[in-house]
Amino acid sequence: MLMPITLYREAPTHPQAQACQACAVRRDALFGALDEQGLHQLHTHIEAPSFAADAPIFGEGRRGASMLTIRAGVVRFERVTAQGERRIVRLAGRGDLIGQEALLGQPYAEDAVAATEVEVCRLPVGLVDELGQTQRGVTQELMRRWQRALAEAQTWSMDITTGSAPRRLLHLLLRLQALAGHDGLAWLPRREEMADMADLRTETVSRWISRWRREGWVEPLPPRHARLHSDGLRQALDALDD
Amino acid sequence: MLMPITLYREAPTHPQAQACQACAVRRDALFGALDEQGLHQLHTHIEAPSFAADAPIFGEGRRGASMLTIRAGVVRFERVTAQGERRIVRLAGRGDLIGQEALLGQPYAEDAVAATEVEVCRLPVGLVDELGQTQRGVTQELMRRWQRALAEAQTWSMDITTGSAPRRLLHLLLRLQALAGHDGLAWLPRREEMADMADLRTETVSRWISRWRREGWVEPLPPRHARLHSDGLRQALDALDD
DNA sequence: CGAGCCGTTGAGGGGATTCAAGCTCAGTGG
DNA sequence: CCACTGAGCTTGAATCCCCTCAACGGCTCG
Repeated sequence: MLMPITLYREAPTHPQAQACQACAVRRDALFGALDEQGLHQLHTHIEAPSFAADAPIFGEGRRGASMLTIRAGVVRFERVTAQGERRIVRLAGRGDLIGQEALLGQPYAEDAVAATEVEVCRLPVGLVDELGQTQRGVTQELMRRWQRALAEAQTWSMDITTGSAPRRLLHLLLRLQALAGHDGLAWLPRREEMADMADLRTETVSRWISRWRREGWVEPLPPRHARLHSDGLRQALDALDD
Repeated sequence: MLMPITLYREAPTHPQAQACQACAVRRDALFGALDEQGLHQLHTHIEAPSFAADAPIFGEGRRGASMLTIRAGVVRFERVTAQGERRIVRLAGRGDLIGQEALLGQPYAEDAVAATEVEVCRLPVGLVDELGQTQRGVTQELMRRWQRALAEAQTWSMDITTGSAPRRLLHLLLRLQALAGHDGLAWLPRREEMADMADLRTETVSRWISRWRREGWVEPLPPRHARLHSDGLRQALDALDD
């Protein structure tokens, strides 16, 4: 379901430029670096599709012609081991740029799946290439995104996949809190999803989440959301002697 | 100990250009994208320092003025948890580009330490910036490096830090084999180092390595090296039912 | 030769997994 | 309206794998 964002239809001249200018995530997104003049180069139509939870956004090994800026929602990157087990290797949220491999003509390195309902902007490779030629800031910003993704991936392997079960899960919850919207309500994945992130079993995840629920640090608010008390969680993290 | 590579001293004109042109890792390295003309822009002196094993190459949080291409050896990236435990989050080898944060004016995201004896080329940020302006391929190659580092980091967290102990260690050994020079002799880290990579204890690492040594898949050749039989290791990996 | 680091091996304990049962809740159809 | 169903979550009991603690041997180096 590809749906141009509303503003596009109403704009009289340089329609996409105005759409992007009015975009809520513009200053967080790749084109935040574009000035007025740069925005006016945006004659190309930019699709703004949305995805239902658990819908695939792009698949590992496929060669794509666009990268995507996340406007809302959370995307999970997953791979499958030789033994058929799923591993979630990273999450991305609002303002993050995903599928950058496309810019290099490389196939996507892993599956990207909508973890929640997700809205994105699809940026054709040709457009980004072109802008990169004229607008110096775009290239710089692109590299900044890559670096952010790299740092995020390394933090993930340091915080979410190592140490004791409670340590991993507390770090995961704090990460989820950081991904929350401005209402402060965090997305709480299924137990199985969290298990595939932290390399644990669903039962183990359930035991710990239940415990923190009893202690008042996690208040599940179905569907799939929760109010997380970061202070308490951080406190629980400090109390661990790993 | 900063030591210009030998060729630099002997070259009559555009000395650095000729040094780089003759460089053994040139086609694997960042400047592999440079053509003859591009190389001749290299008037700047490029340092080619080397580091002893366990010597710090750059430190987390420090703001650097250069990135580095690895000419020989293995570099480990490490961080320390809030509880004071060391975690090794990635390895880099010959041809890899490290410290790219410097190009963005950002502080280094983690400690880079020479795992073996290491030789690098130090590339000043200003030089890379300048080349990026005129030589289109350099920017492209830079982004390719970033993507490679990202893929590597995610593979690391999927292969080396998750699953059972033997699974993690077998993946680690296969990775070490891939980092080996053309003599096929692999660097074999200390047990404690491997433990900090795979999030295990030194005793656990020792037990498994010893076992594979008895089975003939790992032949330690001190100091800190080994002949690894990839086929046998891969076979052992398939035999696991994780 | 003794000190210290590194690697190895054993014995015992603990935390995550495994297996299993029961629960909640939304959706469906009688 | 309510029984039925199935997916997801929770909890318990037993097992297993890795950790912890400990001792010892090989090696390098002062």
